[in-house]
Amino acid sequence: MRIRKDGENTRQKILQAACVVFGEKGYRGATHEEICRLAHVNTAAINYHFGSKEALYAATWDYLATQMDELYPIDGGVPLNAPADVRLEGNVRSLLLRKADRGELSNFHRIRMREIMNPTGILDHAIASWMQKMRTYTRSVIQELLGPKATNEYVELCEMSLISQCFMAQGPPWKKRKHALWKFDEKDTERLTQHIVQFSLAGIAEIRRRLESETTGTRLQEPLTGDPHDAH
Amino acid sequence: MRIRKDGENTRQKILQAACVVFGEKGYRGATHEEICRLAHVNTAAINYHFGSKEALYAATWDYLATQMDELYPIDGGVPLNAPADVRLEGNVRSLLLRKADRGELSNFHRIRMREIMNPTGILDHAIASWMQKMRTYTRSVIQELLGPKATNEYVELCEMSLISQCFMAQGPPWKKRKHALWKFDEKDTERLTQHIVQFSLAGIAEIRRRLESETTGTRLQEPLTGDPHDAH
Amino acid sequence: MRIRKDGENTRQKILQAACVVFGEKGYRGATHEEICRLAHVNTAAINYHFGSKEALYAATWDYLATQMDELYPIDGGVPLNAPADVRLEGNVRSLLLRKADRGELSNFHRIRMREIMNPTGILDHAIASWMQKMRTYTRSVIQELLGPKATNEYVELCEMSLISQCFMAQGPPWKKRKHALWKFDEKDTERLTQHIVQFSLAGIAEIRRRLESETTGTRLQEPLTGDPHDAH
Amino acid sequence: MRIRKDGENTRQKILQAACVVFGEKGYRGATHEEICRLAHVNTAAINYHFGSKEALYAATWDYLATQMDELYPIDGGVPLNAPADVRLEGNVRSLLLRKADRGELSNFHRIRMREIMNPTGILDHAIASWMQKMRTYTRSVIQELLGPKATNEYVELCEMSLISQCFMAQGPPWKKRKHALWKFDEKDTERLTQHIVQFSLAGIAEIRRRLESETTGTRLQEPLTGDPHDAH
DNA sequence: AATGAATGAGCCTTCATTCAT
DNA sequence: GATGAATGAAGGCTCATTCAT
Repeated sequence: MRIRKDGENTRQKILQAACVVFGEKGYRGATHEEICRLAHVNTAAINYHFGSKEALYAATWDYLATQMDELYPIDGGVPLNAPADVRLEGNVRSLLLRKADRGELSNFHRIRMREIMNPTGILDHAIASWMQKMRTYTRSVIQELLGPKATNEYVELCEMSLISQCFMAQGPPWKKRKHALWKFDEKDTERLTQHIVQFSLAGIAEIRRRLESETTGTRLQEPLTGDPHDAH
Repeated sequence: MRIRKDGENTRQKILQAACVVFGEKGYRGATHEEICRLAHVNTAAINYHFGSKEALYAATWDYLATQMDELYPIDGGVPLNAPADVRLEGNVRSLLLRKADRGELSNFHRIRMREIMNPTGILDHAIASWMQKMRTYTRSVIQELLGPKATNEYVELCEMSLISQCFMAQGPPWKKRKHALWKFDEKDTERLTQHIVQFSLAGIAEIRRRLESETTGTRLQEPLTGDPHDAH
Repeated sequence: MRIRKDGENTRQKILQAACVVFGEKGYRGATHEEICRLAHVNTAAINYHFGSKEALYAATWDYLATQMDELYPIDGGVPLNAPADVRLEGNVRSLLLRKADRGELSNFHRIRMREIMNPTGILDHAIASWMQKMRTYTRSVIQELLGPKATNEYVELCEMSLISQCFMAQGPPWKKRKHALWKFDEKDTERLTQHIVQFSLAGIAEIRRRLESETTGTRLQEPLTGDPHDAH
Repeated sequence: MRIRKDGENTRQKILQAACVVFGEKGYRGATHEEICRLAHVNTAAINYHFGSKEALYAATWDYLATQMDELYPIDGGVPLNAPADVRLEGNVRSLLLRKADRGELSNFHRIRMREIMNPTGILDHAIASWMQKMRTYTRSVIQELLGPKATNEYVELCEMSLISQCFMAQGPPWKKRKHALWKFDEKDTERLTQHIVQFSLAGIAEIRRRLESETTGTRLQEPLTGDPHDAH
């Protein structure tokens, strides 16, 4: 019989408030007081329920990562036996939808990007293993698109080119985008998906072409000579 | 030999120490004490020479930005009348060399990325105007590569695709790269330059092809139909 | 018996200590450390309970002003329908008793006088409204004593003459009266009351006499009855 | 041969700046930097020329007190053999003119009043001896007005009544008079002089009347009975 | 004689954490 | 289980004073 208090409920309220405050202010900028004020709980509740600010931070990451993977599966819902370019599109769309989420999950990216740019050290392991899972899928798709001759180096380079665009496309995910690189937002997700897929498939195809001509005698690092547009 | 009592010398020492500490710890994480300990000056020296922590931060940005622009000009040394693809390569190389710098200037990116992810507000104006200059150059090159039919939207999408790769290629510039997305480092700069240029020129050419076929009746958002590999 | 953990108690202890320290050292001279040492609480307690030094200062003023008005009502206990000279005596006695208080309330005057001589700006509004209340009462009594012909200017001049004496009579309220103008102290309160009332009633009567002769043709700025230079 | 520096000149500039800053900000509120900025000298000059902030403060007092006594003699220019009421008027006018001065000397009162209300201890001796001189003159006049029967107590009471008015008449001497008690300013000096003299001569006369009737049987502390206006 | 540079002590404030209830 | 109160450590900043020139 619960008359006044409910441990899980309080825990949950703190977690939800922590997403917002950590997302907006970062780990250092967030204070117990602000989180607890937002959660309508006592300031001591964080240490009571989580033991420390660090532990709450780690719990917040898990809380968000779990939801993210459930809500936006990494394959974008495309079956494994679909053609590679369709799987690529599904993957790109999934990554962009994750960034486009305007709810609680939007804080996931803010926290992740901050950790990448300004690591606290607290989430090092969690983020590393989370990324591993994501990258494995993407690389398998790219490997297929590059063909059997692609070494790991080429896969990694193309993966970088693809993932970079998905990470940066919508810029830093805050409303007040003072340093916004581009003005794309959640409404442009489909447009961005198409662009990135088109751009990247062409890029990958070019790399593949070079890879395959390489073995037939053409040098790999073909220098720029004249306007490539003329070549086509 | 002056040991003490040399304003410019002390100022310089503080600036250099500030690069390191702001770069490693961020604005909030940096303390007067740590900066001054590293600079071998008194803790009050920051406020004496710069007036406040904020002013020191702004001075540090200027100090780094000035050096950066001098050392790695945005065009990579390629003259304005060179072909667009060569200018693109120069631009990409310049951006990658900036990130590859392992000296004092490496802190420039750390500070900039942190400001983008976790703005203090102190550098808002400085960073915005700095970025404006950089983007203007890149967009002019892309505009030329996309041809006269490219609207601003297309230019911006391709700019995003290109710049994203340059930003992310070498990952966050810390020695201990726990979150490193890719293992490329400063020794791979030329390799990365070639990859990004090849990949992106192909991507841009593809976007241009679609742009130009659009006017001849083909729909813009041409969906993926069949394996693009078949097309070649 | 509560030794710690009693918010009201701690708050009260801080307030009482603040009266003493602000009273003795002034706003700038008072430090958190000294106040908290006197109150036997932690240095951070001021900001915990009051938010800032300024807020504590304002709270201290309210704390003292409230007690003062309760303990020494401005009319000195004389009913409103008493003759004007009796009301004047009550008013004068009240003002002198306020200054004669040797307890916590003695700090009220120290703080007020300091604010007048060296305003912090923090109490501007509070002191202004507090004085307004006090002056309104005194002026109504003086207005009646001066008669219907007295303009505001005359009322104000006489108010000044009366209040000045009440303010200065006992000198600045410190134990170590290095700058004491007169040696009167709290034991002389009744003696001072009688003197000030006698002196001032005569002064007011003289002003009234001149006021009323003025309307009968005599010029306003009537010099000293018979030019004193001539008289002697 | 003085080429660049002139010890006396620098000293003088500091003194003049110190008057202003000590006058406006008080001892604690004044900083070396502000004073020296106003004097257009180096920050170290205060300690160089005066040894310490305290010594400068004392020197500032002497600098102002000397000028004050020269410019506004305590007797107001009235000869010693003039009638007592005329000497009183001269004394009152002198005191009011001192407060009405709008130049450098206006800081004299600010410093003096602050010392009285909020003593630093630095000027204790200087102020005490300065006041002694002033009071001696005033008391001799009052003694004569009160007649031979006046004891020291009566003289002191009347002196208090008179001096209080002169001290307070123009309120605290700052432009921004947030706590202004009365709105009189330097233009009202003559008007105030007349009022204070009229008011006080009547008050003194009343005290003298009571003094003299006291010896003829009437009790000293004649209580208030009925409206004193009727009595006249 | 004079000064720009430098310093150390001290202040107000913040905040994660602990404590008694 | 939960909380309001309390705390100590640390940070940014001010400023009178000292130092080397």
